[in-house]
Amino acid sequence: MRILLIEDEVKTLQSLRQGMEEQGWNVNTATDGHSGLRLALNGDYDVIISDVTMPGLTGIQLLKELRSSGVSTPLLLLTALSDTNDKIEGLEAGADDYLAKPFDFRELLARVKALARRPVSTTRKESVLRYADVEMDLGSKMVVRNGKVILLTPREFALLEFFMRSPEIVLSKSEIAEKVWDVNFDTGTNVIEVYVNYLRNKLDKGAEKKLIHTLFGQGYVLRE
Amino acid sequence: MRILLIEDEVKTLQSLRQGMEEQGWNVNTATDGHSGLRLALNGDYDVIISDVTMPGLTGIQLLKELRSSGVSTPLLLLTALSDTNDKIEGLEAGADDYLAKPFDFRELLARVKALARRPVSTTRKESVLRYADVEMDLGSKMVVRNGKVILLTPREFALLEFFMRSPEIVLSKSEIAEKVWDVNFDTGTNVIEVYVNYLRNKLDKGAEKKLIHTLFGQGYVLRE
DNA sequence: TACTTTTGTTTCCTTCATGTAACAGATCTG
DNA sequence: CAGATCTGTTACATGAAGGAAACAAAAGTA
Repeated sequence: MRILLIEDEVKTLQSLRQGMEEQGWNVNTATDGHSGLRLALNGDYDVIISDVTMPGLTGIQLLKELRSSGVSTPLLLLTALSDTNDKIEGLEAGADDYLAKPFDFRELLARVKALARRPVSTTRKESVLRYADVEMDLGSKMVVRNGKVILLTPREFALLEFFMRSPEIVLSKSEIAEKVWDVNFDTGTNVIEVYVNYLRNKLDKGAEKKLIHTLFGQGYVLRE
Repeated sequence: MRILLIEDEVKTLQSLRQGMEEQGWNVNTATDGHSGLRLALNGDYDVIISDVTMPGLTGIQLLKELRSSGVSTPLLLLTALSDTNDKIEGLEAGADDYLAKPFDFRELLARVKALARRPVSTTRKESVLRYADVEMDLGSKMVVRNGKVILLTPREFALLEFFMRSPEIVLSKSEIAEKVWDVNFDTGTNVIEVYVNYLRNKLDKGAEKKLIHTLFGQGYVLRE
């Protein structure tokens, strides 16, 4: 579990960090809003815990910044008991949860766990590519053409994905080599031809319309 | 907005009802757990607000009953300030929020609004996961398939939980390592294979339909 | 402490994906 | 058309990935 903890009061910060590390969690910290925001934007956290009142950038501003940057990591706000207005504002800004100080540490743990438990499907963006009568589900790795399920190996899948993301565009072999094989194309191999062949066998064989076409000397296209 | 308010102390009940009706909300009430549960099961509410300590059926028991009946209406628990244990138990049983008495009425309004606003997927902090003929109770750590109780070790349970939260999505080993083992996948181990094997022995062995499938080179899926 | 359960490693074996090579066939150029 | 180049197809070696079992270590319990 990766946690980002943003809290300006160093003593509190340290004790929270320690407690969470004893849980085996991986904790990053920041002591002001700006550096917290920077970490939150770059890091890949399961949960962000942030104080509301901080110098520079409040927890609520930070939250708004994050959401408008498209980061949807669950965020738990820590507020001083008296700040009812803060709580209200925080919830309305889209905080996932908050906790009033002083709080019981076990309670913090329980809430963080609850936030982290949210399903992958809601955090992962919907991912189905479609072209012609081909459907490609990036989550379940399923490819369906004409009602039939087609099983692809990882490499075949990556190759088809590249085609599906650029349909009707001619893809040169060096582009394919770079995107799918992650290498600079060296002429000493014919892997691409071989894998295009594999794909054709699984995707186009027996179909009335071929989808993968060769452009001699130029590359391949996915096109009806 | 349709609200169900369950609270045994009549004075509190009346003042809360009045305040919410002034907001233009439609409020139903119950003064004990059993009648509250009956209303909750039948009515179609946006938010349920329930006291924890009540004669007959406590708020937490009510919550568990509701969730195991498949009702996922957001529920806000009202607890006495001191009952930290209640809070934790409540959250783990799938409460969506709680508020310690005495509270500021404006805060209650804000929280109720926040709950009503949440997308369905995030309010379902359900304590029972279901997929195919498998039922997984996160509270009692019980797994039932096809009427048979399956006992899992903590690690096996965590692994299955991860699968159950993302059914029909291919989970790579690095994702599994991160969520279930909380480590960055180092290739020097095959714990994941081993535990998948354990799970299969307990879950799929002797079942006519296997649920855990291997996608060679890609990961595992929970799928019928 | 001794015992049990849970967890993780090691080892061996099997299966499958990958890339190479060889060759056949297609396409282009002059 | 002829030669050169590019592409398609197949077979195969290799090694990576996965499965199963036994073993060792760690944690929990009486």
